[in-house]
Amino acid sequence: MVTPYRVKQLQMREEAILDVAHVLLGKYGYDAMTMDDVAAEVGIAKASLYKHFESKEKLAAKTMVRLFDRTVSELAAQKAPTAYEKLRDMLEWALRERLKGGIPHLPSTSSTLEQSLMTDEPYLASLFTLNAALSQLVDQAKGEGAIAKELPTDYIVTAIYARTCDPTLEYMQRGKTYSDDEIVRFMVNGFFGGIVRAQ
Amino acid sequence: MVTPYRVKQLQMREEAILDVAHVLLGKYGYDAMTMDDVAAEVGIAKASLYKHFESKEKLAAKTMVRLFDRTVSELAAQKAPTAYEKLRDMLEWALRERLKGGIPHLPSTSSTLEQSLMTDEPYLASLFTLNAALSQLVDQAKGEGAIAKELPTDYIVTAIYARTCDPTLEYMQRGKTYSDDEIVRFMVNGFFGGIVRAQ
DNA sequence: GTCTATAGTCTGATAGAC
DNA sequence: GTCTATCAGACTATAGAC
Repeated sequence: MVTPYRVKQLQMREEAILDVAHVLLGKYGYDAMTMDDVAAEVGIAKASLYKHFESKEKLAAKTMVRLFDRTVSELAAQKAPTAYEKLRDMLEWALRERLKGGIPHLPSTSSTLEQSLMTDEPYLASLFTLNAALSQLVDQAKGEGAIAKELPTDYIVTAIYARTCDPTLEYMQRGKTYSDDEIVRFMVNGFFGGIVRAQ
Repeated sequence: MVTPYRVKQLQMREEAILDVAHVLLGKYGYDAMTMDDVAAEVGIAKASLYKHFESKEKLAAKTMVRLFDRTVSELAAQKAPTAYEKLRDMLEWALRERLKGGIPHLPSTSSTLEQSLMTDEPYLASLFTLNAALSQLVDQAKGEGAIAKELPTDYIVTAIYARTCDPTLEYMQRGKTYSDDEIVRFMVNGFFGGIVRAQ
């Protein structure tokens, strides 16, 4: 018989580590985040950190996997009637997560991380699942006549990911001129409707 | 009488350093670019590098200043009749520069760099000039009725900058599925017209 | 060549589960 | 009381600014 207490403790600690990594990656980015930071913030020794994740890269990869899995769940939970509205709601959700300090969906801030992710199986699998779900929604929205067929689906999917690491978000937030709601509105409307004419 | 030869040599070397920094910053980003890389690529000793630029941050700042100044010149040279078309042409130019390996207009890939730039006077001055020119064009385009008045000018200006560091560009380019012309078209049309309906 | 930062390792002490 | 996980922190190795 196993001791579920120990196991549960370990799981909780792993969650805590991932929570901290999520915040710190969002705040500082991969390169500027140190493993000492993470350990200190969680309140554990660095050696314990390495009991859970064999490297900084694996920790970041796992954090991304959790984000992708959450995003897939979020997509599945969408109640909007059309694919177009689901996409809008999904982007709005992602932007609000980002405003709260979450990590972007693309590891665009670090080419070193990006390279190591490209060989991380769980990461690729999770990304693939999310990609499939998003591509399907975009194609559906095209079928509804809501989205321009001239733009390829893979371009649109990539562009949606890219919105979550769009520095416009931080610049607007830093400016303190606009509320979070306004920022999200500008970005969602700007992305779907463009900047030409009235919305 | 001064010795113009020596001076000219120095200026040429400084230009060469900035050219190399421009390419390497575009290729690897600030954090991943090393001063050893730069010195090696220019073909000079690292110590010589520090004769021209007292720090990596100053080198990056000067590279950005040169980019901003070039962008202002590019704006001034625009022949298009309307402000709206000038903005489109300017974005297209910036994206093509980026595709050729140039640096983005926002230092969004490195928060450490960003912080040091915020205290760099020449950088701020150059940025301010470019900002003023772009803001004026955007307001003009709003006056022409070409751009949605619902979106604040500072949001649009920031969003234009952000297009030049949009990772969508690299992802599309890496995919090899589309030509540079197609990628630029997707991004310019996507930005101005949005992704809704036909272009 | 020097110095700092940081990923990753190792050790001896300690606390708590059983 | 024993044992195992965890702790604090010293330590190594390396990279890179200067």
